Amino acid sequence: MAENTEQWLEDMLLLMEGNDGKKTEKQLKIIQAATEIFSEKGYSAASTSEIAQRAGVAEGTIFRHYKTKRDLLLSIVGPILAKTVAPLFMRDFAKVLDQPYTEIEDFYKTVLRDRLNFARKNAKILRIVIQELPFQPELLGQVKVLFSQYVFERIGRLYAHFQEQGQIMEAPSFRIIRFSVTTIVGMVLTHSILLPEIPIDDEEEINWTIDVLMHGIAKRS
Amino acid sequence: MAENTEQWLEDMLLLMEGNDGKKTEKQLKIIQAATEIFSEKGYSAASTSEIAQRAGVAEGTIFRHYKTKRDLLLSIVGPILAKTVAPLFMRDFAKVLDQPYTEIEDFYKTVLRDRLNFARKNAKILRIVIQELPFQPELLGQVKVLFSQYVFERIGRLYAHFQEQGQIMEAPSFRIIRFSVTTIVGMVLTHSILLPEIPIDDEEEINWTIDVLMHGIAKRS
Amino acid sequence: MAENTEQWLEDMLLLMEGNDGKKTEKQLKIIQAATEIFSEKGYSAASTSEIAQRAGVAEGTIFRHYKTKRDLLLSIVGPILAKTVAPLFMRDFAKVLDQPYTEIEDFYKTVLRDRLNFARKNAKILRIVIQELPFQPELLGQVKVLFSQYVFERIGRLYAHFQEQGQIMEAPSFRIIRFSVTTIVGMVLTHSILLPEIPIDDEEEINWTIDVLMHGIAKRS
Amino acid sequence: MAENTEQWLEDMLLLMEGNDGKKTEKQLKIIQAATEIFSEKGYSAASTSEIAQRAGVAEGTIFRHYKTKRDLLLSIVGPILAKTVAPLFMRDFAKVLDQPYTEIEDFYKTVLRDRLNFARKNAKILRIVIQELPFQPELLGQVKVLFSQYVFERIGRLYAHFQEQGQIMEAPSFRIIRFSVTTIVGMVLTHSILLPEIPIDDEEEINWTIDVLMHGIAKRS
DNA sequence: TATGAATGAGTTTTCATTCAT
DNA sequence: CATGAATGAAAACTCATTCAT
Repeated sequence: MAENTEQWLEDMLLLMEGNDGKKTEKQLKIIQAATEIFSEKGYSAASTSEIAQRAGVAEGTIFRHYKTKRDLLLSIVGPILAKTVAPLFMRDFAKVLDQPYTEIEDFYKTVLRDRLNFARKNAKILRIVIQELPFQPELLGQVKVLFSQYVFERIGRLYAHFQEQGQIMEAPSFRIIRFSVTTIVGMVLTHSILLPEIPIDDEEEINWTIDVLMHGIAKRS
Repeated sequence: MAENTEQWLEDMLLLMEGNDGKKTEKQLKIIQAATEIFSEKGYSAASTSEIAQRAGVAEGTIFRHYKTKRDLLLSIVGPILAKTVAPLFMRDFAKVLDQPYTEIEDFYKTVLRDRLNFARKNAKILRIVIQELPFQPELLGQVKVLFSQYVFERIGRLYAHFQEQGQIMEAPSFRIIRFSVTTIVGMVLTHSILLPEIPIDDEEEINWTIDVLMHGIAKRS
Repeated sequence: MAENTEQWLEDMLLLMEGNDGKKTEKQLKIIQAATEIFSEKGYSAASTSEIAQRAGVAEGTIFRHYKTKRDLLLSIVGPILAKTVAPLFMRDFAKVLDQPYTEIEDFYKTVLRDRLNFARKNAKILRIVIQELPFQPELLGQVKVLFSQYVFERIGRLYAHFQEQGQIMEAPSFRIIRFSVTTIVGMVLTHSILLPEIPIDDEEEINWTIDVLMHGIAKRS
Repeated sequence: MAENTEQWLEDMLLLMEGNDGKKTEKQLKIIQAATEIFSEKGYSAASTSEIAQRAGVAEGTIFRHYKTKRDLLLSIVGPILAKTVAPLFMRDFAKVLDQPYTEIEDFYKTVLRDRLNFARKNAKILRIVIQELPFQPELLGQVKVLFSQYVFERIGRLYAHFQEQGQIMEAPSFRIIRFSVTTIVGMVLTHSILLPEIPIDDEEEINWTIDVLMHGIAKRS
């Protein structure tokens, strides 16, 4: 199954990232300008001419590289989707299952730290994703499949494992997953997109968040 | 201060809801059609001609009632903002401060139940709000003020109260608020907008969520 | 011929002024508002809704009194055309022909004084006429006929008379008329519409203008 | 001061004419069509779609070259304003001050001839200018400044010069200027815009007009 | 490959006019 | 008579996309 997953990951990366390596300088400028403008005004309200202007290229140049405006959006949004989900399929992830309870905390702290940095580094693109996902049914479909099929399943097994060990409370795994994801996503979005200007001590905040999360779902004595 | 707050609430309701009662039949149809289409394709991608068509009125009729397309958006989104925040200013809210710890749980369950129903009833408008808020700086500003000035302050005082009583853990109130809001908002959005199709037993889910939330932030023995 | 002219004048007045007496208060307000707005922004750029607003009546009310926006224009512009030309047909005018040279000057001073006051009193309407005449072929036609047939002919006979008497220079009457009209119209427009803010001593200015005009076209010794 | 004036002229020409040389074929067609239609029905009543149609281009093409309909108007009207006033700043003009009285007549005949030809060649644009000037406050402001500051001052000095020499009558220079300008403008407009269909012998008409003008304002013996 | 002028369908908005109340 | 909501045709303007250079 590992191979299977890796294969899928490979495919996904290839498909979603597109020809990631062969980007000319102009293409990069276009992507950069489009990312900025899409995140500032939203996909629909952004005009290709403004993008061309900010990128310093002719309007026609955009359409030489991206057949349509929508293609341009996908070429920005696609890779991020892959990169967002990819870590969950890393081999290391699998190993966690065999670790004692305390290491779970460390693992989640690592994940949270990693996702927080990732979200900050890609704040603009994330905004685009959040804004446009609801209106791009295909993408949305992919994402839903991705999550329900892989993320949920994986985390589900993780929690089942710990429930068996009596380390976390008994509850339908869906609830626990929802709560955990909500907590982590809520923390990441708050400090990357909603209120990035609030200064925090990352380590402290991460530790506290995971600590509270773990206490919440801990086995009740 | 209660009067003061009530006054503010009154003002807000009057200002944001507009003349809510004097809506003609055509106006209602327009609002309804616009709400649907805005939530389906986003504000920018929605065309007034499509709205007119679905509302069964002439395009000119829209502009007789709403000077611009943006006015139409605001007349949909404005009232919801008021209604979203209003409950937090209800008199009952104040009383909670005097209650013993256990009643806090009940209160929060009530809030969560209420907000969940509200979100489900207004799912389409909520989607519009979430999508458009980032691109409507004025609205965003209002909302930020609203939250930082009223919501945060209120909840902050609430938690300070319980921290003094030794019922919840010591921590900067911002963190506790973030965690609580994240938990409640996450639960509401999950079951109203993200995955409304998943069937849940509301009472059970609410109870569980608040229970876990409370355990997470409880005073550590 | 006098009767003939008087008849024509009568007709013209009736036709152009419309039912001048039966104006309701609302009609007056409409005319007033329309006059202001037409003269401020031009006929085409003025909107009936703005007129209704400034007149303090409902939009529909305008169209109850004037079938179309154009009718409204004509009901403003028509009367002025009549009043502009009418004086030229007054009986007094005829008498001038029999007067000695010096009285001609007095007569022209009277005309100039009268037209100047008239233009000042009706500056707004005059502006409308000047602006719209070129685009209203029918009106323009009427006016051209009016002038070529009556004004020119009358003044032509006047000058012929004085040329015979050797009081003014020999020249095609068209030239003399053009020069005289140009001088008088130029003076009137300058001080009523173009530069009304410049303060002048009317009598002095009128005397000087006619004096110079007469010297210019006087019989060369 | 000559340099100063020349400088100003240079600036004015550059500013008002815009990049006159770099006009594509389509731009020329657009300008041509717009000029015709503006002069036929007035700026406000002219529609961009009709202009596009007559120019044989797509409507969008107009807006690629001129950001707004108003820009199109200004790009037609601006240059003419410059060209109308420019001649008055020519070096030759200055020399006239040193010439004997008779040459003044020649000079004015030259000016009148030149302006008459210019007006005929640009009759359509002139019509537009006359019609729209009152509704374009900025343009109107520029023109007023232009005239009061440059034209009036120049001609004023000219007449002061001849008054000192005892060649023309004593009178406030404003009056003499008003009369002269009125005479020349009246003659030009009559034969270029008002009644262009009337055939005249230009030289004869010009000579006669200047002759009469000069006699009118000559020193009274 | 890059350009940018040209396109035309589509957008938001205006407006003279009608008509039920 | 007066109103003002409703209309729909037309207005100014935008924009993704194409294509000759």
